[in-house]
Amino acid sequence: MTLPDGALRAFAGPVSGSDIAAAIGPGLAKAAIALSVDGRLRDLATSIDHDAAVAVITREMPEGLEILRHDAAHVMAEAVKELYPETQVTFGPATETGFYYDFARTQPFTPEDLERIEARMHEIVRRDEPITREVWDREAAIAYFSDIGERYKAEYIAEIPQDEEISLYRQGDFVDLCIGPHLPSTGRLGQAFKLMNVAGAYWRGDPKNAQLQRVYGTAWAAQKDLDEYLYRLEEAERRDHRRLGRELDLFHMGEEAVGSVFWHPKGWTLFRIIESYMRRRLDAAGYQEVKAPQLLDRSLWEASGHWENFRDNMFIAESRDARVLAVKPMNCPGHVLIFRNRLRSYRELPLRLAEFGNCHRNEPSGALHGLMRVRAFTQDDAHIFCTEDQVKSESIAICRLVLSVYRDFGFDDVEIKFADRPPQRVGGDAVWDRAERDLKAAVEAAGLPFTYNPGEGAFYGPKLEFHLRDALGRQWQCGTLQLDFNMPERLGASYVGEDGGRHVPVMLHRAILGSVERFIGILIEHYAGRLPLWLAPVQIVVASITSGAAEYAAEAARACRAAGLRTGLDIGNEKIAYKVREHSLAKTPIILVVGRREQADRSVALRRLGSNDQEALALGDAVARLSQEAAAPSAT
RNA sequence: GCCGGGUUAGCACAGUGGCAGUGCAGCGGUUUUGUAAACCGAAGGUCGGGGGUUCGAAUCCCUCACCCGGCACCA
Repeated sequence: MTLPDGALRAFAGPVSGSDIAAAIGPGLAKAAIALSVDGRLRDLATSIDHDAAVAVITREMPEGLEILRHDAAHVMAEAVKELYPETQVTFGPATETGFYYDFARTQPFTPEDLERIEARMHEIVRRDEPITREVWDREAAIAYFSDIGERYKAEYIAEIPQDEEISLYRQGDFVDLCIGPHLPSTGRLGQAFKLMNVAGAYWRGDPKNAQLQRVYGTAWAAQKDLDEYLYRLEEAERRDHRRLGRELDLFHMGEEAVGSVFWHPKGWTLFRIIESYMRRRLDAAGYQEVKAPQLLDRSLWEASGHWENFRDNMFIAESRDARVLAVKPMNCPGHVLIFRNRLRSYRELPLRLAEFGNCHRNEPSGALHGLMRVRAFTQDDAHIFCTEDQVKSESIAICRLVLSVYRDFGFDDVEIKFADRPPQRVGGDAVWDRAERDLKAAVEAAGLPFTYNPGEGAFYGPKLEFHLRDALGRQWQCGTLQLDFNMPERLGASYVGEDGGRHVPVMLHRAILGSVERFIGILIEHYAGRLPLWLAPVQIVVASITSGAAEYAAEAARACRAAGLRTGLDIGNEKIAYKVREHSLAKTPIILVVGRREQADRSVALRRLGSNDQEALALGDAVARLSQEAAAPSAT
């Protein structure tokens, strides 16, 4: 046997994983839960009768944790079958943080049921039932599961390819079809798991099938990992942008406009700061801003392909003269119309048209989620009309701009995915081949690593997706770059080339923030509401200690405002401790406290959010320093 | 859209068939305060909408809307 460190170990005859672990050391024998044989995961009890590269898997290893979680799903299924024998089991895999199992049962599981199931799971772990693998004859397995009323299992076994083994795992009285591997016994699972919630899920993910009840759980190698995970969940809840949006008085959403945002003064201030930052970056990058109509005639959407491919998501309206119009779900057709409004020369290319486009998409009600998924949003959209030769340099410039913008907002960890042709699309395969080739060449030329996201391209072209990672480690798709050989032609865009002939331009669709609304949601959660100074809607509050200092406080606030700082004034008759608390909870980055002392020597006591210290400095110095600090990044 | 759970004052929540409550915020007053909650007072409700059962409904039933968690969707 070859061990991971390259060491060789010889055994007289066939050995099991337990034998190998025991041969290496008693500590490992105890920690072992499974085995990797020539790169494939096996049960510890598997007998190996040939030379192989083996590695002992422990519960702390990623592979081990996955096995443990998969076992938690089986233990849950066993508990459910014991408590509710009429329930049918279906699938129960491990997830990123735990596991789930889909059950078929007429009666819904209640939170109380979940408590009972969890208690029974702990009991099954204490029973420490051996988990054993059995290979069954296909027909016998189908007959067995049919007999005990497990129709989903029987259906599934019948579809397993003929050349594959039908392996079953037995623990106590519970037998489940499973590829494995599994722990040697239920006791090895440990008690660091918890059932989280129950939700509906379609059998095999298809809405046409029956809806099952999916019970989610989380499981970890050790109790402290579970505690940490539960703490992370609480932290995510504290950072929830819907909650912070209300607490910080940024926006609200209501029944009167489901899926749309009512921006309050502070939230809209943030929106405008972001917008003007982007305008500055776009101006510097050679874009020209435009504004296209909200409502556009049906014939345009038919020509663009939206009517055929995107109709379900579009809001339709009618004019008095009975023309059918659609509220724009995308900005591209409008920009093409601006492009082709007059004859264009190759000398104008690349022509970069940008718009903060207000788009409406009729999302299914169940998809809506705060600012993250709305029906009305603002895209920081742009379309670049260029020649095929210019695709590469334009794409590189876009990638650089995207990454630079993300850095300015505090996101350094960005992943790029390449999404190729989707099943439903316009344009022939030859065109798609060319588009995919060019886009890939461009991202490669930009020197950026990427992974694949097959079948996820736009209906008119392949795309690059920019996914950024926030402070909690969650990924969000924001930016996108799409290469489109189809729409310019469909909408009749052309330019006069060097040769005097007409040519169809290539179009690059790109967004950086994606939806400004959603990006704000991500920012709020990333910073837990404590926005950096340049983004904070209220940057400073000047708070007086006594009414005697109110005059001077007002003067200090005026000085800040004159320097362009967004400044509030609090001369109420509360104690200073109360004011500090109020403005700290409101996540104001800077509090300038002024009392008699400060008034006397024209100074301020500067207190930063998150710090308990104050710094005394002259009013003029404070204003100078803060206005420098508050400057937006990349303001060259 | 589907499954499940919710909706009580601006916010957080209690109230399971018999007089709608608590805390915070807001409002009025007192207090003039030195870095994360001073004190007193008065007010605030179509218990999500509609329908039903009942002598009586926030409470039980039906229905619609919206919200939450997933699923599906995210072009």
